[in-house]
Amino acid sequence: MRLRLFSPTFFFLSHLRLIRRPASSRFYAVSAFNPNLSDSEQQLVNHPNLSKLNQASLQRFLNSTRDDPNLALSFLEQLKQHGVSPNVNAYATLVRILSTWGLDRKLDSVLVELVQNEERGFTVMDLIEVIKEEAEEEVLIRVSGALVKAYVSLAMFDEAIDVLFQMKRLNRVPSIKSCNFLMSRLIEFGKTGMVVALFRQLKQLGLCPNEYTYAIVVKAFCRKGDFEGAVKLLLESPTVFAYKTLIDGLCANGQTEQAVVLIKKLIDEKVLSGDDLRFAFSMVVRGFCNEMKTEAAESVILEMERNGFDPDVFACSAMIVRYCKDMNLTEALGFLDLMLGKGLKINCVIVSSVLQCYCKMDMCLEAFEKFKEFSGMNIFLDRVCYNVAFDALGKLGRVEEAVKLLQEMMDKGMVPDVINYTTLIDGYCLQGKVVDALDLINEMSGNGIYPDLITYNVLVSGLARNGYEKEAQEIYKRMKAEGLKPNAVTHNVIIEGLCSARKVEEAEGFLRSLEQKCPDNYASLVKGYCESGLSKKAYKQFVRLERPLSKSVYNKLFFSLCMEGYLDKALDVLKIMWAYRVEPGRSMCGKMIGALCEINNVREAQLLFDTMVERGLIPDLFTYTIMIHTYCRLNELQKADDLFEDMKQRGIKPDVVTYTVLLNSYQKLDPETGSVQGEEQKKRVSEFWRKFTAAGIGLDVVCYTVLIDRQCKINNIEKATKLFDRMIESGLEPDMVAYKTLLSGYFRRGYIDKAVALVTELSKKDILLTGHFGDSVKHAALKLKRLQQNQE
DNA sequence: ATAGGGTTAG
Repeated sequence: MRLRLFSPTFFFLSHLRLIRRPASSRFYAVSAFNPNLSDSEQQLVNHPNLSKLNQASLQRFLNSTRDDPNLALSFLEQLKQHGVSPNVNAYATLVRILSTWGLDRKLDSVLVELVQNEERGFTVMDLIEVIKEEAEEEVLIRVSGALVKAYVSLAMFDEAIDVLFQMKRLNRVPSIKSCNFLMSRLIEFGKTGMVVALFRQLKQLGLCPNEYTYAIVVKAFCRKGDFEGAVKLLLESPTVFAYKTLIDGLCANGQTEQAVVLIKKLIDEKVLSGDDLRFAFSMVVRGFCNEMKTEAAESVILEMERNGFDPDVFACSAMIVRYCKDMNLTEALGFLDLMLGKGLKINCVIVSSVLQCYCKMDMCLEAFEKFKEFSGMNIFLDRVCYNVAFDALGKLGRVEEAVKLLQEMMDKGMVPDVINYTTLIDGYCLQGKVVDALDLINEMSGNGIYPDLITYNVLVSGLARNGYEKEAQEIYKRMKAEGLKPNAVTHNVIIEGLCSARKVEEAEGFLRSLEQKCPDNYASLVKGYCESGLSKKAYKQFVRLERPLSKSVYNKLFFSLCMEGYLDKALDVLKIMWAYRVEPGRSMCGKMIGALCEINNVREAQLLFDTMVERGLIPDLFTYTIMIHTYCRLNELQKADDLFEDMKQRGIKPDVVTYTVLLNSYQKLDPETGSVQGEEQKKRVSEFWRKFTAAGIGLDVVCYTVLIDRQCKINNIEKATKLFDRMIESGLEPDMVAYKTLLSGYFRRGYIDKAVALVTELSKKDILLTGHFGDSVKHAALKLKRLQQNQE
């Protein structure tokens, strides 16, 4: 093949080479014409058998490519493909070419490969030596820096540090940039001690740390928790940059309070202002948020505003994420509005946090609605946001829509990950559509995304819960075959799942078959027994369990026992919890008190109530009201009164129910005579009524009914009628009890025409006269007829 | 600069 030097193609190529090209990925065929080679060499290069190329020719060829780094690279590539290991000189030439062309990224990758290749037949230092002898000073510095970088990116820190010292041996000063890079990565790997040690040796190396160096080392000190060291170092070179790093370090290491003190000082000294100050404030907000000091974070926001800064995206994001984690949706949404009002950009992290908050608060429908709202707001929603939407839809039993949403997500160019698939699989399982769940497993694998431990846990749980025992076992085997190690969750979900599918024996068998059992598995069996309505059996097993136990076991067992009517055992569970210092929580005690009250065991209820108070667990409004109600029912008015005062003193505001319960018992008639009690009672009733109205609580139907009943009983039918009308005027819809109360008042006192009117009114209403309600009205109408007939 | 998603946790 002869060279046609002036052929149009060649001209074009050589012309191109005059232009400094950025590193491109374009592959250059080695067979490109090269004017610097002899014919035989050119042929050698073109010939597939590159191994015949001797080092001298190779070197000559490489030298000839100095104007075309891409050609040099692809030549090297082809050599390697043909099993030829270029020697140190070849590498030196290549590296020099790349370096002078400023192709740093390519240089980096060549060196990474070189460092990884153990068959290279020369040391990395040999390469440095050759470059030192043959290349410009600048190239040497550049290459050594790149070498440090290469080692660092492979986490070979000792080797990287060695390069630095070798440079010193060669009387060269390595670039500060590569040192900074090395130290940054050391921090990422948690090797903060090495950073500090290295920094101390920098001067020995003849290096002059720049402000980045200081910042990095300050960061290292912070990571170590050595804030004193950080401050000491910072004072050597107190730049704003370093201060910002220190503030960041303090905030990221649980020392936000200290950061605040520092910031105040820096404001006074006029070191921090403008954007730097805003940055510092945002850091502090985030710090407090991470430390779960929400109020402190709020006050920093106010402080920011006092300093003339509107809270920015970072501060707002941190607040929203915090509030979402606290499940304080109101405040989270408040900040969201604030951001929207100020035109700050809402990002997908905020969106996913808010959506997730809705889900966690059992408001999946709202979560999905919000998702759609955000979708229409020109905010980029990533797969995390989509995932929360999948989850919400799945929990709403609308997994098909979730799958459609997955398609929408993919249409937008997003690639679903294992979590997306797992969420959808869970959605299918929740609806018992295990076949679809299994299909999805295949589909994801087909897309190169493989189920992980959690995916299998979800699947195996779904299979077990839906009674597919064999299939669950099969998947269990399959995951093990795929090298995934089932964990306690895997076993627990199978045990609990099988139980809730009423396959209790299978669950017991599975537990028995496990080689490695843990106490947790037995706890799951207890929960499983509860699930299948065997709370007595659960209790028996529970007593034998090792402690401590997770709260969920107590919870489940307790509520099952309550539901199945084993109150004594439920109470035992509660007492055991206390004995093991597991906080039963307000709702649990409340439930127990409610259950005891229901069977009129107010003594035991009171004991529990007192224990709650003793343990600092203040009973809620409901519990107080239940207790008061019970005392009223049992005619222990003094006790009811005492509790009423007690709750008010604790700042728990009685509601309309509490007042009604008490009012009802205050105005009770004399149980002996069935008539109105004395003046004293009248006084007490009106006194109580005064308190009631003073509390500014709106009356409800039940309360009106109680009042109407009272008026009927004391023969004040006019007032009863007025109350009834007022109830309707105030927008309340009387229920069956209200009608019945007034009607029976009319009957008893012989107000037949009023009764007729009321029944007529009632019949005009489009209320279906069925069930209890209908019966009683029909009963009233019949009675009415009879009465009218009698009168005639 | 930064934060967020999937299995038991009722």
